[in-house]
Amino acid sequence: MFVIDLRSPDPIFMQIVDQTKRAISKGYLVEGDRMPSIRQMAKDLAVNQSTITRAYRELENEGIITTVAGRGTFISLDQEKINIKKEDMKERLKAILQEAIFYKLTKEEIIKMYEELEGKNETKSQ
Amino acid sequence: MFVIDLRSPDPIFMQIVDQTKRAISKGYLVEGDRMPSIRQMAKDLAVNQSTITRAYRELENEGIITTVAGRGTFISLDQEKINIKKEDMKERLKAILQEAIFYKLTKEEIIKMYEELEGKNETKSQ
Amino acid sequence: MFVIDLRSPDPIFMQIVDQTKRAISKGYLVEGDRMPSIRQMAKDLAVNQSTITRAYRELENEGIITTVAGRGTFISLDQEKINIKKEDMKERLKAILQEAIFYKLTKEEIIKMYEELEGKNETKSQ
Amino acid sequence: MFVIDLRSPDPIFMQIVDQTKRAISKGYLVEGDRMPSIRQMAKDLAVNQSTITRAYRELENEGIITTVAGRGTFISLDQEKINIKKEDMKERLKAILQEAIFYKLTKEEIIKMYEELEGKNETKSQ
DNA sequence: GTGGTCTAGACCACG
DNA sequence: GTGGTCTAGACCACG
Repeated sequence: MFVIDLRSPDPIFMQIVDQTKRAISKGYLVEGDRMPSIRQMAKDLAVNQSTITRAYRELENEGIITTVAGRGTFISLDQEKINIKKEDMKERLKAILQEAIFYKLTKEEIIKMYEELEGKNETKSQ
Repeated sequence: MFVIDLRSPDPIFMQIVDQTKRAISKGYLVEGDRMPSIRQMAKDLAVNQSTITRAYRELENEGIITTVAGRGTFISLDQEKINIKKEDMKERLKAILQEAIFYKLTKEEIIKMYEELEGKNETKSQ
Repeated sequence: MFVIDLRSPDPIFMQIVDQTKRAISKGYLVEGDRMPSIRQMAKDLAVNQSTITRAYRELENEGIITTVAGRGTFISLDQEKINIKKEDMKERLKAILQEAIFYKLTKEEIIKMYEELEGKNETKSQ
Repeated sequence: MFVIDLRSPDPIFMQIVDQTKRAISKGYLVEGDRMPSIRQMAKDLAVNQSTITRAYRELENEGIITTVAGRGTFISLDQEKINIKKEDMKERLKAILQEAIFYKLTKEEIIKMYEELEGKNETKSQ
């Protein structure tokens, strides 16, 4: 389910965060689902355990998971925290839309990109 | 014309790059215009000369300016280089649109953001 | 593998760039190979780290390496970027051939030089 | 006869040197011909007098002109000095041929470039 | 240990 | 006054 790209400029922990969000968008992961243990995921992805710890800490801060000591880590969406991060994302989106305008990318092209990404996420709407 | 935010997570040199692109989008800077000298901008923004040098070098690499040693730095758009960076930007845009979908930001909201940013750039089309 | 000449009119960072290209021509470095770390090369060549950083950034801009923060720097050829630089090189070659004609250097002499340089690179074709 | 490009990365004085050599290759200028006065050329090209002075000093060092005080500046080829510079040029040619090999420019392409440049110089062989 | 950013300051070439 | 190169050194993020 998770695939990391070591050559990517994005830090590994952030790739895990983003893929978790994507899995939720797609409906692959839903509220209450159990995440793999840190140890397990570190083994599966062949990365350092502290990297997974960092990713889970970030997901917890962003209000996407909660960790119950001795029980494990679960998808649990905290709408308040999520809304804070949503504002964050909007700022970053604005910055890149500004760039998109410089590069003369049209509204239509952006919409098409959005719909294609959404299409890939279709499973969630069924 | 250029304003930097030291508290921003974006590196200073990149803020200058982005603001230069924005100034071009807005029509404030056009092909052939002279950029402030490195020393002048360093003084105005109260940052180190090498930081401005880094920004100008990046702008040159991206095909937006050319610099002539001893004479100054000028807006000069190299479409081939710009197209390479456009592809880069599209990748980054895709990643953030993916995130936007997670945060349930609608197409309409994105279009509105685009148009507002474009609106700010209206001066160029008059 | 890398040797710099402090008395050369060519900047140090450019000597590193040229020697990297030469190592690739020779087959000493191939796609995917890891470059020495910035700190290591700085130590080996007894030059400042920022000089190596500058060289690596140039190589990245020219589409010859990619650098992954925290992981290292790797040979990775980006043909599109390389082609842009190839055009650049052809312009510089034309300028010097023009000079060569002034100095009455013959086609035969130039071919001989080419073949000798190519010969030094023979290892790659075996 | 002389045209300078202010946007060129090549220093102006060097453009004048190179164009003088080219004019000789072409047969436009021959031994004994009088060069324009420094003052005149500065006026014609709309550049600083000291820039022309620098160009003429370089041409004199390279054994291509001699200045006779109060008389003017004349084409006068000093073969010994020219041969020294020829070695210099050969070194620079080697460096760029090395690069050409990296960019997979073939012998045939180089010869073609040489012949085209020579063709433009045809007047000299008549 | 890896690369990224930035400062402060020096010296050079061109015009 | 313009940009180009380089050093010495600091602090940061990722793993």
